[in-house]
Amino acid sequence: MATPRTSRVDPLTVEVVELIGTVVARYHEEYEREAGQHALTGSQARLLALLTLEPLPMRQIAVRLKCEPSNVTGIVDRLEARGLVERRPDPQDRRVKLAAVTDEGRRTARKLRDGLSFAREPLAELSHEERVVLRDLLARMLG
Amino acid sequence: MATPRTSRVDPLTVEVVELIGTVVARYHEEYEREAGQHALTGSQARLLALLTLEPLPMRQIAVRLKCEPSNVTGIVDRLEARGLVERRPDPQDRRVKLAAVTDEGRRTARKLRDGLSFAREPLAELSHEERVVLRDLLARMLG
DNA sequence: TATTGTTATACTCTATAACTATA
DNA sequence: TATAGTTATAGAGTATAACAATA
Repeated sequence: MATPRTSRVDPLTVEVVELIGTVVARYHEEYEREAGQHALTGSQARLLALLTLEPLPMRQIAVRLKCEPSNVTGIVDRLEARGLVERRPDPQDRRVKLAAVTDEGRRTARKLRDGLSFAREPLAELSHEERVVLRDLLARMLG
Repeated sequence: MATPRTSRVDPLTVEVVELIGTVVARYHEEYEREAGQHALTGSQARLLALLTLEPLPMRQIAVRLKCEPSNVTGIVDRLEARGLVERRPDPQDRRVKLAAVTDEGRRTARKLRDGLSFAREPLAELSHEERVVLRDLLARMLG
């Protein structure tokens, strides 16, 4: 007993896991850095990107961001103070407030997304066929 | 002009980028959740894992964690208060303090690592040959 | 009664600047 | 004087609990 875990997992799997960890770390660093370029925190940038797709009730935002609804109030407050997001009433239910990006917010979101070079450049190293293989492998990994 | 970005990037690349984003999100969620299982924050768990490899000066920790040295004081304080980490003097330089995991900290780090099922289970879906392909593709992506 | 969003509170992480003790 | 670690401070994210407005 007391066998070290690494001896129970084959070296190839360990190597792949570490590579995935590196991808995750690099992706996150770049996202935080790019958000910072626009004076946004990571949470603010994620919410802005989310609202680019469609306006959402505060409650739904909490679900998507996987945080408590009380936190959403502050994040939307700060984005709203900068004119990137606005609160709208929901005609269907007067309890609900919809958060929606403004034109300015949409421009900021687009600039931010275009700045994320990691998402594009490393893939440029791979041929079309290799991307197909990578896509299929990742899709199977994610179930 | 004003061409939407998505029309400048081929759909396959977009798909792969989104898959990577999903991997990143799932990896992070699991890490935070597993850290929480042991009443640790993500930063505390990352530092604990880092110190499992070797004791480090506070200054070096800041570099590895990519944060300011002043933040390290608090994170080490909290881990030390729980007996997972200890500060040791550096015989070479009396200004330096080395942070090192305790036996208890090592046990916690091991349990935490073993709880990270995402890193193993999805790969179980792939054959040995497929893992070789995935490893090579990721390695080329990361340069 | 139940739900939506908010407020109040407390803790952690974060960066900046100033401080101390060594070098 | 330069460096290592800390302290002080302030802003932001997080969870919990309690609250007002609406359903």
